[in-house]
Amino acid sequence: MIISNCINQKHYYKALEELIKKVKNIVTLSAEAEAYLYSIAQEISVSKGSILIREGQTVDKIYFVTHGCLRSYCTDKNGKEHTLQFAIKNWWISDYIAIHNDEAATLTVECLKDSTVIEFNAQEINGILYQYPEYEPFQRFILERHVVSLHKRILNQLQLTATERYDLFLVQYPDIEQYTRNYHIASYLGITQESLSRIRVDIAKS
Amino acid sequence: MIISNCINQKHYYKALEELIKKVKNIVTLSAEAEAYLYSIAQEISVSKGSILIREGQTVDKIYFVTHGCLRSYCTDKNGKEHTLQFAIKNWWISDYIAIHNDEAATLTVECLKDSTVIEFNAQEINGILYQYPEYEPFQRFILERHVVSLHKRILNQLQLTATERYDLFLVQYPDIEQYTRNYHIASYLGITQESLSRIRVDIAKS
DNA sequence: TAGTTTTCTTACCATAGGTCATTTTTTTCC
DNA sequence: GGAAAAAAATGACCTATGGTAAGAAAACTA
Repeated sequence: MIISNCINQKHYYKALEELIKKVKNIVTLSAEAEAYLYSIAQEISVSKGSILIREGQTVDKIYFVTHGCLRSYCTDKNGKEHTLQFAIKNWWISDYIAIHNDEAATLTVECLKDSTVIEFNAQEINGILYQYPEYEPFQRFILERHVVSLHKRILNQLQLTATERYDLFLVQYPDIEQYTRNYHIASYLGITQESLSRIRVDIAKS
Repeated sequence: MIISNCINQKHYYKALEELIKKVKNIVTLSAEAEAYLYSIAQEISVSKGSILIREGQTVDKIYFVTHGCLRSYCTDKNGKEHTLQFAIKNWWISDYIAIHNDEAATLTVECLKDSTVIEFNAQEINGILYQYPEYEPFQRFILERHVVSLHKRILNQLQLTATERYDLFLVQYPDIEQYTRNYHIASYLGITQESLSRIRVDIAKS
């Protein structure tokens, strides 16, 4: 494993090192497995507005956000966007529907502010799972956590009003409003940006 | 492994055998791992109306439905129920939020028609993953599929009208209306039973 | 099978949130 | 720094869905 002196590379090394530390909190990693992880990971600086995954195209990348903020969304038949996920530091993001079903992307993954992500190839992630099964429990942990957060999101959507969902959103993503447009948040909450604007007025009043 | 002559047990053996066949479609299972699976699985006949997991109580069971229909739901502060999941043949159901976070159940799992399920203890499932890591890819497959179905559900909730969601529901669960009350379906779709009733009238008209 | 309970339907009115058009504010970028 | 573009706020009006209540139908259960 060669660590160059280039600043970008150093940064990469550090971000990935942190991720590997997280992996090691969950599983015991052999030196080979760790080296493999280093070999397949690639740090990327992504500037605001970049599209990492585009609807309709082939997907084979999974991103781990080390800094910044991305979001995934789909576009409906009327051209309206619906945000599935915001990914901030330490979150994974991709189009899992497309990857799991081996289909073209139905989601777009967009960068909301200049960010740094670690890019993995989905097949290479499968490769580590295949070659170094000791990695499996980490992947399982990530997936379980993801399922739990999706369950909570669905339950919130079913039982809370738009205002309650927004309040909760602010708690869950305290700093995100700096990076997002109102319509990003509205489309995550399942309301229009006009409604969100009115909700904010009501909150300010009280 | 002893197979008794008791009808119930025979039935159990067959249902579990089918599940193990599914496992083997994904992973190669050693004889020991298979035996362990047999040893921790327990077939249960559940009659309509039974509660398998109750809100507020400790959860350590995960159920695989081999026949029948269950649902999981939470109850909000106004006493209104919100259905998180219907589980029909070949689906897993539990309170994953509680299990993952090691908390008391926030969900109730209820049996909607006389059913047969294979009951697993969450710790014993962890046991098989720990002792027989060859089982991991199966668990991962289940989790990935679950994530994908939750992503789709959220996107549907964000972009479809109540009528469209109901139409889709009928496609996804074609026979379920035999087992469920209208308010079960309504609370899954995020509408009131009265609204669902009106939607059905509209559909019948057209 | 009759009686009881639960569920479903329907009519009426209420309301959260949507739509559209316009103005104001903020951001972008030369 | 200032013009142009994008986003946010606002207001008037609209619609999908909710709430309530009562009667009809269906499902239990004794």
